Amino acid sequence: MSQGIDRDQLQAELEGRGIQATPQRMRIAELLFARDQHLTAEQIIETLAVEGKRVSKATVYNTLNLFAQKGLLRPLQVDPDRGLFDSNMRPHHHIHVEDTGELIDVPPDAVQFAKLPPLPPGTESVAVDVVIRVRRQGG
Amino acid sequence: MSQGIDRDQLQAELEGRGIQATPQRMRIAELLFARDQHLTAEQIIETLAVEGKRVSKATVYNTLNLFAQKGLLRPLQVDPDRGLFDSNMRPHHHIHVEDTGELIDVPPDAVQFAKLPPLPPGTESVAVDVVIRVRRQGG
DNA sequence: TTCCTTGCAAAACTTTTGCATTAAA
DNA sequence: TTTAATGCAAAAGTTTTGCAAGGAA
Repeated sequence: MSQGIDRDQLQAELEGRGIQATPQRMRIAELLFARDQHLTAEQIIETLAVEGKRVSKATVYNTLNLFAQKGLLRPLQVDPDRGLFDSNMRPHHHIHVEDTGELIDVPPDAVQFAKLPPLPPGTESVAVDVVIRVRRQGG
Repeated sequence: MSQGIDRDQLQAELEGRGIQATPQRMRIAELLFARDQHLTAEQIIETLAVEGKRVSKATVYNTLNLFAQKGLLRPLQVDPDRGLFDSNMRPHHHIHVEDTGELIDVPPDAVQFAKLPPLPPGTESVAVDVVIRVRRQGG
């Protein structure tokens, strides 16, 4: 009943990107990359605390920012109150259920474009993010 | 050289939505709806202050939230540090220039879908928001 | 008079920073 | 031994709230 994560592979992944695989960073990475998910910094701090793996707030934020900068995580701005980090770096989209705040992943091939606008001169596309905002019917 | 806004029409718009058209709210509305734009609360406070129309921080936030709730404004989460309010309620999309933070409007017909995913059962679509993230070439 | 709005200051939150301590290369 | 990471507390920044005073219905 392990979390289904290969520790050695994870460590190699971090080090391959020039990230020192400290115990704290490994704990955070194991939690994040157990599956595709969207987590807040606070959720990570609390989950680790419950598991008895205390990591300081500063280190969690430092680590999340570091992971994002190194291309392991994608910061999301959906919740107006706090930032989310998406552990799924493959291209994909989202459905946002406004009533509950729930954020559902949409596989990339479920959205196809017939037309996209020209980009501003001198710029190149990084990604096209689609958020389908929904609410409960008759809400 | 007026801002091209019809004060009476604006007042009618507010009152039609059950919003009391106080002087402060009118000042904020005139600024916001002069044209399609994305503004932060701080920008509004500062712009009004420069024009000699002081409105307290609390009132600006109250008013923006009220306008958003009444369907006059759309809150945007693009900048990780602060919220934006979009004075253009017509459906449209955005290009986000990551280097500069600039947010460019894209007319709705410039984006067309060949395919969209099924919605979760019991939900209805509110909007489909597309953000095209770009960066300066070779940045 | 009664309800709603405003303004100020303080509070609540999230995220960042300074700095001493500890661990890793 | 030199550099990098951690933890704590404090700071910084945005948004909200409590409450007294003022204005509108």
